[in-house]
Amino acid sequence: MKILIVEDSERLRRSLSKGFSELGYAVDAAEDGEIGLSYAKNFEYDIIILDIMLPKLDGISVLKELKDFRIQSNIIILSAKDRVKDRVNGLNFGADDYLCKPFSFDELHARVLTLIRRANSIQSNTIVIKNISLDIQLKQVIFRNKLIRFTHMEYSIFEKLALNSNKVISSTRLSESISDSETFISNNSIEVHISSVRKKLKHAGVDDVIETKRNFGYVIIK
Amino acid sequence: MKILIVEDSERLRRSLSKGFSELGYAVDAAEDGEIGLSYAKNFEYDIIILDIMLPKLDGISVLKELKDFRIQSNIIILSAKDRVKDRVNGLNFGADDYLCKPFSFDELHARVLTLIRRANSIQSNTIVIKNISLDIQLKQVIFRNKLIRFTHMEYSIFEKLALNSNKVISSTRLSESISDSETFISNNSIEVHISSVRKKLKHAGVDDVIETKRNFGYVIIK
DNA sequence: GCCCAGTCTTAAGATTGGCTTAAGCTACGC
DNA sequence: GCGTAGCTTAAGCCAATCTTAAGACTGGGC
Repeated sequence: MKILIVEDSERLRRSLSKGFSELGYAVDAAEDGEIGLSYAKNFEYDIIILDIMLPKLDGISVLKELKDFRIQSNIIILSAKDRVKDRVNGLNFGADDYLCKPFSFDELHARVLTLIRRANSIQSNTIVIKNISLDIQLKQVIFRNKLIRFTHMEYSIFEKLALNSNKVISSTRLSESISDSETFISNNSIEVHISSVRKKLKHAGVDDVIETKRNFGYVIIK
Repeated sequence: MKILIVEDSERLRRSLSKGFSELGYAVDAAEDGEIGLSYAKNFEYDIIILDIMLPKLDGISVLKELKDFRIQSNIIILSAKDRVKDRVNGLNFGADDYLCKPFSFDELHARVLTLIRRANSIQSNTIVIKNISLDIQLKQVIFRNKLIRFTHMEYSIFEKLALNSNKVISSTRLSESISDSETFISNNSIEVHISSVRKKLKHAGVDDVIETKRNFGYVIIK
């Protein structure tokens, strides 16, 4: 699950990055509108958190461009408390949610989760695939009442495939979706993680969950 | 399903080629207008993605020639954002769709799918032939709620025949439509794949889907 | 600072699966 | 019946993928 934070206040940017990283999200952060826009265009984010007041290119302009570009990501607008106009603007231009500063991290996280649920058409924070249940909030995978201890990367890979069941995801897309844009993850590395996920699933008692589509990628058939 | 990409930027050309290949399309790519034109004239593409700004022979000229030549392929024009004139020109000269750079891959893919649906006169991404349903987006074949596991070549052959039901397709055309122009696939090889497709269909419970027209090719009678 | 545990990456060798080839078989059309 | 086109099976090849293990890295605890 990948988030882009576009926010000029270094303090806030850092604290949001840290917060979401610790929760297990892959996070990129940009300090102005231009950089933010180029990130958004070149990578795929589940959520974009976009401040309105930004140097170089303001939030509303970024939002417009993103919409022209038909970006898939859900967008949450941040703005100073009293600027009602921003709110109206933001939502008019296609933002998916809106939050006034100051806000609590938990509040933001709750909204992020809501949007993620909506984007993936799921009702609760838990999805079930082949009797394996996966909690996208707790980032936990449970099978037959037993927790499967995935590492962070293993979990992220499994989550991506689970949320996109029946769709083949290439190693490249997998690695992009689980890492920030600074980090390069080799195909080989993905293979090793996949191998490890399979081993843990098998050990827990489920086999043949993740299928390999030679030359294309991996898929979980629901 | 076969796509020709005519685009001079190596970066974009590569990334589009890779993207569509990973989705299971047969892809050819050309770096200038002349090469693009000669590919387009010598092979049969479902979709041609054509940049406007090209060395040697610009996109609009290529487009005109293709139309003079009465190419069947659907053509998507790519152009820099502000050049409204291009758009008008492109559509006037018979392009089927138009996309401004920069664009997201998903957006392009969506348009490709739309054109493919239109070209084959189908309403959704799923077509049904003799109770077998075929999803051209997911590249999956389902019969009686069960997924039939075709390899990539098997799927491509079946898809080609299904989209051209009641039309006899020769082995040669089959092999051309499932491979890029670098790759040669022998008749014998096609026969083996056909055999395998039939076997899998039979195993799933449908018989006599693909008929052989001796000396001419194969056909699925709807 | 240093160690330890847990995690991630790299690399090498083993394995697999898909594609092609080839050979023998079938059956169609004359 | 004969000849040829097409079918089927099996073997072999090769690249993609898997597995394992070793080494690098990281963060926490002392």
